[in-house]
Amino acid sequence: MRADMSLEEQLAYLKRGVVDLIREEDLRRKLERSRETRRPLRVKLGADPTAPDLHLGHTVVLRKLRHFQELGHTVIFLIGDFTGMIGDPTGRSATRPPLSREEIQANAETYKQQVFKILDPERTVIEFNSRWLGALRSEDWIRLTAKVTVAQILERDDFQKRLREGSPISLHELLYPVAQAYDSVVLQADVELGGTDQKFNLLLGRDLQREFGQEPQVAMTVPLLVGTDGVQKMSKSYGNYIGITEPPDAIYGKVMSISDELMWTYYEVLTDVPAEELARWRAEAEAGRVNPRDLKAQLARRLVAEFHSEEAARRAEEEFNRIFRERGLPSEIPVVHLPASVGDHVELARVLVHSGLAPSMREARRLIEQGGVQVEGERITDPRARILVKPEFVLQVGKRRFVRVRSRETPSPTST
RNA sequence: GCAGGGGUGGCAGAGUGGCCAAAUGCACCGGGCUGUAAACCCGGCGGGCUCAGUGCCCUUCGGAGGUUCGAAUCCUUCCCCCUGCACCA
Repeated sequence: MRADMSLEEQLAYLKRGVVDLIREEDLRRKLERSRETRRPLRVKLGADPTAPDLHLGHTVVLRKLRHFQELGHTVIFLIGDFTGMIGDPTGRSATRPPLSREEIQANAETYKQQVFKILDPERTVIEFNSRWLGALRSEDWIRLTAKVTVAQILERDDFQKRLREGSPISLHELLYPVAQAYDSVVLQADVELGGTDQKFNLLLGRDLQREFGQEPQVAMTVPLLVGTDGVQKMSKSYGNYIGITEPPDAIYGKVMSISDELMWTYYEVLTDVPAEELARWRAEAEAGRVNPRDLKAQLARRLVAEFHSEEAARRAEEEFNRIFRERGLPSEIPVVHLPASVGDHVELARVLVHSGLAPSMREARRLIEQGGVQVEGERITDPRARILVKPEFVLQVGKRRFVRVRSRETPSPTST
């Protein structure tokens, strides 16, 4: 816990890696008052109920929340089960069917499990906005929406853009920011966090709180993490994400595949390595005294350790080095059995399809032709090659996909 | 309701009678270079069969019919999407 920090130290600590802080003065005042009255601040984060699979991108904001907790404040983790029906307007979103109570419960459980890898459960309150939003009657909605003007809503970049290019905007989408802002009113939030894409919504929360005679919340945004592709924001739908529940090997490998440039960003927002330290490393790397690869390996190790364990991180590193540095075989290779009907020779392409290494014969032949296939470490390039059926042999496709093939007649000695 | 625009491969987006399994870009897959970096370069990217310097067949361009030797492209019809207009009683 860092309650011993001075006010300014606290402020600096909270500001690290933050993009927008509106307004810093407000935050200072709130921190000050909180200290005097010994009342923790209520720090809100809204979460989409439909995607409870957290990736590193989500952890950026979660880590910031933890910083607040370390200073003794309370986090309100709000599951937007009502607003989820609307979906934060992005243009391609449509109204989603409401989730059933069971689904919401299940998702909430998943959230807890994942979120508490970072957050302190003792200082976290979980809420669902259907509790109050679902209870609003039509009249209530009218009264609520009367407090916000169309001009205010249309300020939002996304709406501006769509208006300009003549894309559709559904009426209900306009309600999303209002509903989110109202959450802050109900929860009496002192601070609301979000990605930079949330800036507008967070600011509307301030306006609405004022309308309701409350002190406006502090809006704090953190950068959207760039995905492993180094271009787009990390997102499951772009397939450029690193999930925090992924196996150690996967996390380690994906981190190793990011560009050196991106590595610095990751260090900054995903670790607590001090800024000065980072600057030093960077200088060393640029001067050629340190291999960036080694720094990346350290980052990979840290991240695996955070979501799994030190031990898992160590093993992931060993495995990674074994396969890619020493060009060896992974320690565990999935086993596939050949049907008993095969003769003493089989078409290689067929084995690839059978073992799931290729989706179709055409694709399998393509892979072979392009030199992507190895049998027992030997590259085969004849697309119609037939191979001798040994009791057991290892197939490799590309750099990282392995399968151990066994023929039926010789059951695995280790199988039970 | 009226007027106009549109529905094409994972996405974006060409194509408007045969050369279209369908340009191009992105994504993705294999190879090269490496640090499994990134960037870059090369190849590929519906499926089955065949055989290799080839080729055959099947299923694809919102749905269903039709015209034609031949359709993503023309006609009919249906479905869906988008934009604009609507009022001064």
